[in-house]
Amino acid sequence: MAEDRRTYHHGDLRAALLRAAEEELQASGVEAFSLRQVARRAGVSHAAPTHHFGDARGLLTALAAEGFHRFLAAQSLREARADPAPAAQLTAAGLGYVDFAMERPALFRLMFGSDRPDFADPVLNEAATAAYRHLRDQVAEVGGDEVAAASVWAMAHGLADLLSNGRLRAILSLPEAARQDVLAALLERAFPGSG
Amino acid sequence: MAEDRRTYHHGDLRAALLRAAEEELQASGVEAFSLRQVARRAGVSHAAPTHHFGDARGLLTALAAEGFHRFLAAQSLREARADPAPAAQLTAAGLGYVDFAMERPALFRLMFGSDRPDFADPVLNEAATAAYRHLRDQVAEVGGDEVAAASVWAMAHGLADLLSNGRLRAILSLPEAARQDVLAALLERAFPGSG
DNA sequence: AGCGTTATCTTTACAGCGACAAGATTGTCG
DNA sequence: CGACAATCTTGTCGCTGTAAAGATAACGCT
Repeated sequence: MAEDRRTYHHGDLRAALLRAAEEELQASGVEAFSLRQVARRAGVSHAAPTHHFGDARGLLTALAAEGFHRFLAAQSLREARADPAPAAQLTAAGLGYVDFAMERPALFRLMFGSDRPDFADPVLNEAATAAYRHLRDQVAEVGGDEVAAASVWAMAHGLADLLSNGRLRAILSLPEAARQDVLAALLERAFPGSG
Repeated sequence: MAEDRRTYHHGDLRAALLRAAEEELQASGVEAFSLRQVARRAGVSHAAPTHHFGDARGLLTALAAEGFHRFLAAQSLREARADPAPAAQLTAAGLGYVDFAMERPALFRLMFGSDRPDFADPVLNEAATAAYRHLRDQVAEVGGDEVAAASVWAMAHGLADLLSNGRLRAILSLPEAARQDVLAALLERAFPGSG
């Protein structure tokens, strides 16, 4: 972790801090996240992050924004492997939503269950909004309005949040293939026109 | 807040601390929750909570357990006012789930989105399990299995979590009556046999 | 009633935290 | 080459949670 460094100036401390911050987040969770620990991980003094991110909130804000990009990437990955039909694409996106939450539970919680990032920050706001736009556009493709988008979002989010917290044992205990099928079926219940 | 007290012994400090802790939770959120602040609120020294709750985690654990009781109460309140048919009762419980999250967002987050309570604690575990049993029994009444329970839970939880975080503007901007109708309709999408 | 024991609460102390200010070092641009 | 700005370090402050030791009150037993 603690990158060795011979020069007084780091060179690319901003990126190194983001990496260290994600490690720290994964290791300690949002609630025990420590800025000084991040600095230690990056092999730098405790006050070094100030110039790059202002304060701890600034760092967590940047991290959350990056999280939303990866969030969309996780959905894209699923979409690329799925049938191009709009409904199948929407299902894929939902599965990507769940993938992300289970693979990066701490980051997911930072993005959806924390007050520490500054969601009014333009960069973070844009990243979060882009994620919502993606969902809304996909729902529109299958003929749904904003309320339909809320339906799909709620189901995907509920599954993701509960699963990443280790609840929903009935689903977690399923073998991998069966789990995918069940998740897809549950997600599709929330689609417009399946009520 | 700071209860006046003439005696050295408080008399009912445990209950007073729980009250103060909930105020503090509501005011500051889980992430900025401070044990010393709770003690100040209760008009007592910062180390007084130790004997009653051990540490901060102990206090938050007790608070979360109490939260699960109120959580069930919020659902019961809705159920009592609803049609006694099993499906209507399940819908009512879902609406109570959402009511609770919106009325007590910080407590909701403590219960479902925090690592600070000790969920292995017998008291908290029993309270949380009771809430799950209630859901599972209601789902059984309408002919659903454990996977169906996961479906209903995920939808209710997704709506509750997103709404309590101020997302889902499409639903939040609806007038009260319309919002209730939409929420009921969305919840029922997740019921067994409506796919 | 009186005395010892225990429960409850306060005081004091310590390490870790985030934020700030001041100083040290380095890169940049005139 | 020299001044300036950017970057990083050191030191300090008030806050936090936890632990230990002391003060006070309630309880139980004789």
